[in-house]
Amino acid sequence: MSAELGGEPGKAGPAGESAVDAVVQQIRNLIASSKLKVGDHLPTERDLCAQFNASRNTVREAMRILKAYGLVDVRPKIGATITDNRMTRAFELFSFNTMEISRKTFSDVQAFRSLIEVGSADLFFDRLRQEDLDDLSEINASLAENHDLNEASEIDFAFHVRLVSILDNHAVLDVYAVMKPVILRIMQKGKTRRTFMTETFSEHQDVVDALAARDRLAFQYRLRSHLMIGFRFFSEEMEESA
Amino acid sequence: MSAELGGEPGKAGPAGESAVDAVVQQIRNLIASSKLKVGDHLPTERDLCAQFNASRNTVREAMRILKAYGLVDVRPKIGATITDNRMTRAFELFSFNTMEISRKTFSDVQAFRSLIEVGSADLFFDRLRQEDLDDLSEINASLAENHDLNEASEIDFAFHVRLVSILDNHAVLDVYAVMKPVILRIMQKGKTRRTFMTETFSEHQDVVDALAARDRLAFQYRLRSHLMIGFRFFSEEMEESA
DNA sequence: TAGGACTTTCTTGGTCCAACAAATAAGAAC
DNA sequence: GTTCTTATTTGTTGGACCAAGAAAGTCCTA
Repeated sequence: MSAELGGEPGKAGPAGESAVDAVVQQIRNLIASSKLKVGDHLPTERDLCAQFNASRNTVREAMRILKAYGLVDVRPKIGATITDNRMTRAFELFSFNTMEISRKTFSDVQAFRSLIEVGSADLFFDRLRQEDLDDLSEINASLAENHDLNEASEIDFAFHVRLVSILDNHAVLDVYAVMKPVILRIMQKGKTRRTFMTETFSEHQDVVDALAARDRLAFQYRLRSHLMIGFRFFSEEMEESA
Repeated sequence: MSAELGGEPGKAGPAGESAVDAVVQQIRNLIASSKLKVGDHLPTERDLCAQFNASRNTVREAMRILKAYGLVDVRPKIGATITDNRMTRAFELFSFNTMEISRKTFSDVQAFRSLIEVGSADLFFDRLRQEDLDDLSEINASLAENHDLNEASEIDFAFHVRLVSILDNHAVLDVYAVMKPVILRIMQKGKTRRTFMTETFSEHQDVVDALAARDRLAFQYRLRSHLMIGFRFFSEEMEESA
């Protein structure tokens, strides 16, 4: 039953594919061919070992990949069950905030926010109420006070969340929640405490004024400018090769 | 979910964090504190074992997670290098088309599309040009011809891509490209060739007509209905298995 | 006897260890 | 400069043990 030590791999798949990748593929096939649905159970790790003739560590690494992709949910003693959290995972990719914000990430995220915030202008004016304006002004007023960078960016973020909350769309708020870490980093880039207290505060106030005046063009122009103003802090970076 | 990814999930998860999650977090901290950039090398697996007091398997499983998220690229003998392939990984996420589309994925994806397509109505009318209408009509006309399911869904998808292309936002087009495999599956769910030729064609035509008439309310209502009409094909799913 | 509470056993994922294979960068030998 | 050797590092394997929880068995009481 055990693999032949030092022997020919034999049934190994196409050259160049790792054993872990092969197991991932085989589990995918298993899911597809067995027509497993969300909530169904996968065989135990040890069963999969026997079924795919792989060691348990290999199966476990494959399972980690599937788990990272949001396709299975594995709990001790319970085993692996099929799930489908791909959409959540996709957004979480942008919440992974270990390294310096890259120019590309800045561009992607801000373009997306621009789509939401600037692109929904007409919805804003449809739903806008006085209390929205009051809240925005109050939050922004706090920005003018003396905070450290982290606090200031949190307030900046809260301002934008309050803004999009006018849209009353939970999906949007969810997206903002998962992207919060990246957005915070973007907000801090190139700024000081004073920048928040002066420039950012002023830009926000201009946006609120445009909202209050129901001046859609001004609202869109000012908000778009506000979102893109940090672009100057990101220098071109070389394309690394694999 | 994603105990290893969420920075501060805030959820009442089990107090005990797994060793693998801990190592993932420590590697993240290492990247952040060392200010590692794309292309830089991580310490070897064995170094990380010593550094974090973890076994090699634990470190390897942690590395698999980081690799799955497109944050590191590890090659034999070379070691792990920092990368940023999050977009690519997102694409692979949605290429995992092994299982039946779940109700949750349908709901997530269509709600998101609704946000983009319905929520940007006012931008559509701002930018709309005659050639946009002509292209949309032409694409939709093709849908009325006799195609197989795959071809029909491709045309359906092309229609919506052409629609959002009016927004002239590359980020949105990128998102649609990434989600294409899932969107195609959603479009095919519960449909036949004839459904595409009749119902889908008709719904599209109604949307185009509303665009041409610059009737924003009709545009939003019809488009939203069109996106959500497939919902009836997804039944509630239960949690446990047989 | 029936039924519930307690105990034991077994299953299963989580972690660790030790070894070897394979790939390849780096140095040695020519 | 080319080729060979060596050393290092990831890839894979099999085995071991633990902790948590489910399942099964046991025992006590009404």
